[in-house]
Amino acid sequence: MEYQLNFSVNDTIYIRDPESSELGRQIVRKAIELIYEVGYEHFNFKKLALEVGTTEASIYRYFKNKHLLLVYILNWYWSYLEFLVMFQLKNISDPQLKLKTVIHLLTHELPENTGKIKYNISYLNQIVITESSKVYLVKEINEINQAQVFKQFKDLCNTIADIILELAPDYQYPHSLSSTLIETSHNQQFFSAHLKRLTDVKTDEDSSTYVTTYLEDLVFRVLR
Amino acid sequence: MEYQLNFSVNDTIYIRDPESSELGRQIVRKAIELIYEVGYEHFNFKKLALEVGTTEASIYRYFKNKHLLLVYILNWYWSYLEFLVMFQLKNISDPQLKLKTVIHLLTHELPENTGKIKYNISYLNQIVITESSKVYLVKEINEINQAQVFKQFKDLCNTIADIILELAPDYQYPHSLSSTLIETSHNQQFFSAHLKRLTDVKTDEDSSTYVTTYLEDLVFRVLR
DNA sequence: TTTTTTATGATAGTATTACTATTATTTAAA
DNA sequence: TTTAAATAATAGTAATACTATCATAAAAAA
Repeated sequence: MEYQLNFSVNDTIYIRDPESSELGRQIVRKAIELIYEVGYEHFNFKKLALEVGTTEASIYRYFKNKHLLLVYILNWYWSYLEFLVMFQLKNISDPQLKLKTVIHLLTHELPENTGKIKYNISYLNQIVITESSKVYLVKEINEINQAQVFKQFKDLCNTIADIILELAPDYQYPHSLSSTLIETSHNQQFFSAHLKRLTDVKTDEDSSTYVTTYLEDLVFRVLR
Repeated sequence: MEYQLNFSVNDTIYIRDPESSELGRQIVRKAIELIYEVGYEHFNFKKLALEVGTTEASIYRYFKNKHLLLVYILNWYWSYLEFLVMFQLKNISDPQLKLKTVIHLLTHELPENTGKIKYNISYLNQIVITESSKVYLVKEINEINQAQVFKQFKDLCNTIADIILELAPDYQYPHSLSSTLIETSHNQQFFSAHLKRLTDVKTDEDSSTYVTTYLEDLVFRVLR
């Protein structure tokens, strides 16, 4: 039995489904490399076309703009992360262990469970840390939210909120704690790598390990 | 006795000190209005010049680019916030009450203590919530950090970390908890206004009040 | 197999953005 | 009252974010 790794991404996000052609897949794959290398602000379709060996016009046939391409990439990531959460949790009954597993996934590079992962997970991880908030911190938030662009993220948030409630059925803020965990996992990873003084990471300490222990400590203090 | 409300902002941030002329002050004042209205991405020096009644070239004599103008605005905000924290805390000895005061400041529009505040505090507040992470989530983070661009933010983070340690001297992550509080205050305010399902805010509940109670609950569970 | 559709490539072009440079004019300081 | 500094006015460049057109290649339908 094989796991379905074509995590569906809402159609309002793309013009032509990039999964439907080799060019489409190359666009997404190279976009991940390029955004990782130059950052979202310096990333554009001209550079991407050069990398892919196609033209700007062809890329515009798949995505309306670079913002929606980033949304597409992040949604793929959130889908895959939720798949991994579901997969790793299915034989765990202890909600405390469930939460630890989730925190580990949130703070480490995602494992490539099968040979089927098309994208560079390590790059994706950095993109999620550095660029993910840029998809929602925009003036057009209400319009793009209506287009169900954040479904994957909300689904993941709900999944984690359910685990929180399993552990602490009376806790009043399961969704806020869940979204706080996700967002804090990103900004603490970013801070402990680039702005160490905003954290308590030791000079030689590994960033992922630090954030894992901080978040575990936080969550279990909150829910004890 | 008067309070010094010219919070100093590092010189590497501007070319000419905007506080040194009426044009400079207008540039900052109108920039705040414009960023509030159109959002950082749609904000540019051409539109700003039109609002101020000057030319693009003149604005470029004050700020190298819009990113550094945003940095300037945010640093003013962080300085003012730290001033308010210090001011409101000076007669409080109970660390628990101190922390509550800080959380209230983080989650509400800042008060205009004196008639001296030059900028629209309500707009500034929204800018901080929506745009502040964009100043550090950039590829150039390490270079701009060396230019001490984040001093004000780090100072505030340290101040809050000290209060955390007063309340819980053995807590291992005072700086991380402090930066988590600041960042979470922004994203939970944003989420409870625009992506409610990522929080547990009630339909008719006030966003600021909700985030205050959530963060107080969180912090005192962590530090009890 | 031929026709038709669809996808891509090649090329060009426009509007906007993010600047830089130059010169004239106004304002303030010496 | 001369000189210096700040600003306005104008122009221009390179890059970005697209849109449009047409030719060609590949795939699907007839």
